[in-house]
Formats: sequence, C-alpha cells, structure tokens
Amino acid sequence: MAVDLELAPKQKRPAGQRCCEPVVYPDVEREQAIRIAEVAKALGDPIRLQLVDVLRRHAGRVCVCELVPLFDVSQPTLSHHLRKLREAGIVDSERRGLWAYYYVVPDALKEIAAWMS
Amino acid sequence: MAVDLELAPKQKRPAGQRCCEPVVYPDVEREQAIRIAEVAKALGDPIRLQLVDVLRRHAGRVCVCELVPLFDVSQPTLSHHLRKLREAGIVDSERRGLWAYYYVVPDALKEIAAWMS
DNA sequence: GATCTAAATGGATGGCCGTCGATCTGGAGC
DNA sequence: GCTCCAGATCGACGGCCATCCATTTAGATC
Repeated sequence: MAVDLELAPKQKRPAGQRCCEPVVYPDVEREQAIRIAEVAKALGDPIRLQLVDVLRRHAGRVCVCELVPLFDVSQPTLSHHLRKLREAGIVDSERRGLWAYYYVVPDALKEIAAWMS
Repeated sequence: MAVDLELAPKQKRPAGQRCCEPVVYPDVEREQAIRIAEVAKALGDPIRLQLVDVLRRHAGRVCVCELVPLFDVSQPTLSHHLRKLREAGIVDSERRGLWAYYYVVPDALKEIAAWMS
C-alpha cells in the first residue's frame, strides 16, 4: 500500500493562499483498500469475530449446531452472520447430510494481517 | 483468545437426540472480542482504512488540510471519519494554531494484529 | 410418502452509518 | 474589534445492518 505523498511544508498561511498542496491519491491502491476494508467490516461485529476465532482454533470443520449455543442470538441470526463472513471470503462451508460445517478459508486474513504489521 | 471448546464427536443422530453438546462460551474473552471488533469496525470503511494508511506512512503528524484533497468526500465527511477513528482509539489529534494534526496512536493496532496472526 | 430436523431464507423493524450543506467555533491577522 | 479561515458540529436523508419470528428447503428416518 504505497501511499507516498509529497507533503507540503507547513506554511505560515500568507493570507489568501492555500496552506498545503493538493495531492493525488494513486488509484491502484484504492481497490486494495476496498478489499481490506471489506474484510475488516466483516470482522467488525463481536459475534462474527468470535465465530472466526472459534473456527480458526479448530483446524477442522465445525458444525453450525455446535456454534449456535455459543452465542446469545437466534439460529437465523447466526446463519446471517455466517453468510456475511462467507460473502467476505473469510469462511466457507460444506454440507454433509443434514449438517453444515464451516471453516476458515486458508490465507483469508493474510492480506489484512500483512497490512497491519 | 482462548476459546477452547470440547467439540462433541459427530453422531449419527439417534432420533430425538441432540446432535451435539451445548458448550459454554467463556465470558472473559467476550470483552476482548468486543474491543477488537470495535477497531475492525472502524477500519471497515475504505476511506478510514486509507486514512490510517496515510497516517502510518508519515511517522510525524499530518494536517487535516493535507488529507481532505486525497479523498472524494466533503470536509465534514472526512472530519466525521477522523472522529470515528479517534473514538476507536486508533488515531489522535493535536491542534496547532488553526490546523489540526492527526497521528496514529502507537500500538493502537497491536491487539488486533496479534489476534490475526 | 409422511415425518422429523438442521440450516437457510423471507419479511419486518428499529437503529446506526455515510454523506451532504449549513452553521458554529476559535485562533490569526489586520 | 472585525474579518478571514481550518476544522468541528448539526440536522437531514437514504441505505444498510442486526435482530427477530415465521417459513422454506433439503436431507434422513421410518
């Protein structure tokens, strides 16, 4: 995310003059920002964050019916959160008979984690 | 975030029986999840993410008037985003005369970054 | 096929979010 | 003190979000 701007030196505001130069933001980086922000937004709910946490902790897949009793929300609400996480590309699911098993997509958090450090 | 659950072994659903054990979620971790999710939520907007990115890139402080022209939103909107970031504890500001200078709070992303990896 | 069940979907609702234009605030210069 | 300016705040608006209950879907059992 190479947002390297040439910052204008602080001026003493000679009346009627701009205090700093306008700067151009590189369009290339904007799409990466949109991608990362989308992931962050999906993680911006305590329940979804804990869902991802639980799923990451269990390398294997976790059944929805194991997840529902962990939280104080209804089954449809939890299903909604899982969908949000799926749409953000963070988790995916696999149906096995009656049950649905969720898992964290490998490297799904790679880009955002890299940006953070 | 030690959410260690004893996952019940998958059963063949002997009619009229629960498919898995109810599990208790440790209350202690919930507050940490709320904190991290709050930071993630603040980063869940492309403009705010780019704001943080720009501020992190410049170790020093950046004047608001240098930030506004970077984005396609009005000055009040940008001010609103900066306030959101401030409320999340990610950035802080310092007034110097007419100008306001923003900077990333050191270690503000430490907890969420640690959780991600 | 009839019945039971896990999970997803639909519809409704109250609340928060991003954005804007207009206005307020307070520091600087004259 | 008056004026000008950077930045914050206000009020409004349309849209999305989290949640619920009711229903549907798809699979398994009998």
